Amino acid sequence: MFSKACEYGIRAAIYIGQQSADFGRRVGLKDIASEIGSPEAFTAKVLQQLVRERLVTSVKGPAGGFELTPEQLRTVTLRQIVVAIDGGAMLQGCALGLPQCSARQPCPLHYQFLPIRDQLNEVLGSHTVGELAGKVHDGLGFLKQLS
Amino acid sequence: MFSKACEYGIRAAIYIGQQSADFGRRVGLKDIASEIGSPEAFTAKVLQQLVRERLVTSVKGPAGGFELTPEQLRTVTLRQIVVAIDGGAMLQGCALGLPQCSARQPCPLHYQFLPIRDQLNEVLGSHTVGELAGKVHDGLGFLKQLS
DNA sequence: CCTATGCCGGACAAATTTATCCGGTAATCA
DNA sequence: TGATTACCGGATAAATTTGTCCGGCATAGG
Repeated sequence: MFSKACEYGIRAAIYIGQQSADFGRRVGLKDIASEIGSPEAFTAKVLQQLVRERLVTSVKGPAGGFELTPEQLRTVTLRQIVVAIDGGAMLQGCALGLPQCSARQPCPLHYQFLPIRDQLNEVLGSHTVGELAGKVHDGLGFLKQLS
Repeated sequence: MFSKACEYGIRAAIYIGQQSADFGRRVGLKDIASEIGSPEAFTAKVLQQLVRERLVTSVKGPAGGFELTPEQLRTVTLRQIVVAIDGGAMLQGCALGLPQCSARQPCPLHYQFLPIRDQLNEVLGSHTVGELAGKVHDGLGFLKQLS
């Protein structure tokens, strides 16, 4: 469905969001990677992408780390994260990979996939990172297995 | 969404199906690759997988090639093709890649993605290759751009 | 039986994705 | 100012996916 990079990016963003919202504290890379079960250096690359797109905030130096501002918690959607990392192909392109697929010249699956794609866009676009962080806070969502 | 291999596999299967259903004729690799716009040798690998799974039939020698039997046209679903090539991860696994994701321990997106995954399974499982080949025959679906 | 056709199968190569390493730089604090 | 912390960025490597090549094998037709 999503690339590994994107999976890590989403999980990291939600974890950062949860820590920002619940404790107002920044989290370091080591902490993030250990909490979401991802390779540290690779996660750093992914987070850099999100920082460049202003979807996550980073602060260098002692007591630094990653955080989500209140505005980011409120406005950044999952869709923005997915697009920043994986691009829009999965959210727009043809299911069979045809470059010219459209209503005028649809692939045999075109109309069958329209509602699926719509729903995917709806789900990704209508949930903010802050909202999902809330689920984790409430124990309604997990980012790694219970030990 | 799907891997390249899977895209080629689906397109090839539909094309083979259309030729089998409409003209009762086998099609060679060269023909298939040219008609669906895919690399020939790579398409061969993908088709071999489908033949091994008995989703497509192949015949060697002169006048040989690939075909879909009437039974295959009637019973082989898109879902079987996708599973044969890409495996079931996209149709079953967690959207965030968590190995332990389940109702007991859901990821923050678990319930949001359930309907999407259900619909995907529904669409893939309820359309046979023969049905989609019919669309192509009726001019309601295309496998490559008009020139 | 011989030959041509066309799929099968393994080895190989290129491209992309995933993952690691390390020096640089910014920020904090003494 | 010096030292420590922690993200940044480029280079590199491993793994997977995508793509190619070629000899082998089965089949049809003469």
